[in-house]
Amino acid sequence: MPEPARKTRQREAIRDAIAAAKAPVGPREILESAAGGAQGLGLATVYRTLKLLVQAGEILTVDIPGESPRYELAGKGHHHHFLCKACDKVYELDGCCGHFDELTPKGFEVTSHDLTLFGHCANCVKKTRTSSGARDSAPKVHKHALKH
Amino acid sequence: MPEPARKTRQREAIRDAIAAAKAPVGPREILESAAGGAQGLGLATVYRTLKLLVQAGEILTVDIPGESPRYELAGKGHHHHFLCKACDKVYELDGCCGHFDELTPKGFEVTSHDLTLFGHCANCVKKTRTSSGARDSAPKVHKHALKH
DNA sequence: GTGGATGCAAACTCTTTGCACCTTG
DNA sequence: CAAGGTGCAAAGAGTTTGCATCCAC
Repeated sequence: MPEPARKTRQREAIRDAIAAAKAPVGPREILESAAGGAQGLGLATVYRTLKLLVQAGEILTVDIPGESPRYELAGKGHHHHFLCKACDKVYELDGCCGHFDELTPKGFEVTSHDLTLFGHCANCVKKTRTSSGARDSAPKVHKHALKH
Repeated sequence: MPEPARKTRQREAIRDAIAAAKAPVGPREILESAAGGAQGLGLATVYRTLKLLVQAGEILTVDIPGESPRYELAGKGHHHHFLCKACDKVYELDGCCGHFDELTPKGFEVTSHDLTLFGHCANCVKKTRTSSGARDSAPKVHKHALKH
């Protein structure tokens, strides 16, 4: 049987990078931010470690429609996320309006759910109002997202 | 100025394929299902047309965490989706528990949201209960999803 | 006839995997 | 020193783009 999880420089660095971030981070950012703790760190290792940490329940996948996955520390309690369409930043939201069972067809069993709010964060709302009546600062085109 | 949208065999076929589907469909499925109306149809055309239709507001992107995007006809009214973790099928849910503003920090403006429910559909619940006490029929591993 | 639309293949991004080498316990 | 971990490069899946050809208007 596979004795689980060895403790290595790179794993520490990756976990730390995620813990240090104030918002969910993607593999690329993790690589860069963890480079300090582990020079020569490879992207493949980041992915492998992320998979391990998710399976171990230490981190959670934050999957926002139209974006590639980010990761955050587990154990912060149930919450959801807000994506600012202007600056592309992700914010954590407290709480959850969770009576979804009402929406669920008979015979179905709901085991989990995922909620994301989109809009403009306080910063961007302010900016938009100050700088001329300009609409959305930029059209914001996502590479893979055909999202409207 | 670009006179918008020409009417072609392939566009008809693609729109029809989406309209005919009872659940949101992905580019690959659309290609196959639209092949009847347009032989020789290329995947690139499907993608290009999807982008057009989304921009035109005729279809919507259905982005389910851990899955690649699917598309559905617009104009069905506000609703969300349910993904069965056992059979991987997507179902439409009526309604929406929509008082998200309570969760939103001051100064933020919410313009849209996205909700997905996960669990087991009636069919799969039945199967699980009938065939031995077996848990989830299969561990269900998604290619890209590190999701737990 | 002309500009938009299409097909094909090449290019890109994100993620996973194979393999030889290194490291932890 | 053995099993597991790492780096690099190659392989894959999904999506986009360049370009020559085609076709709707």
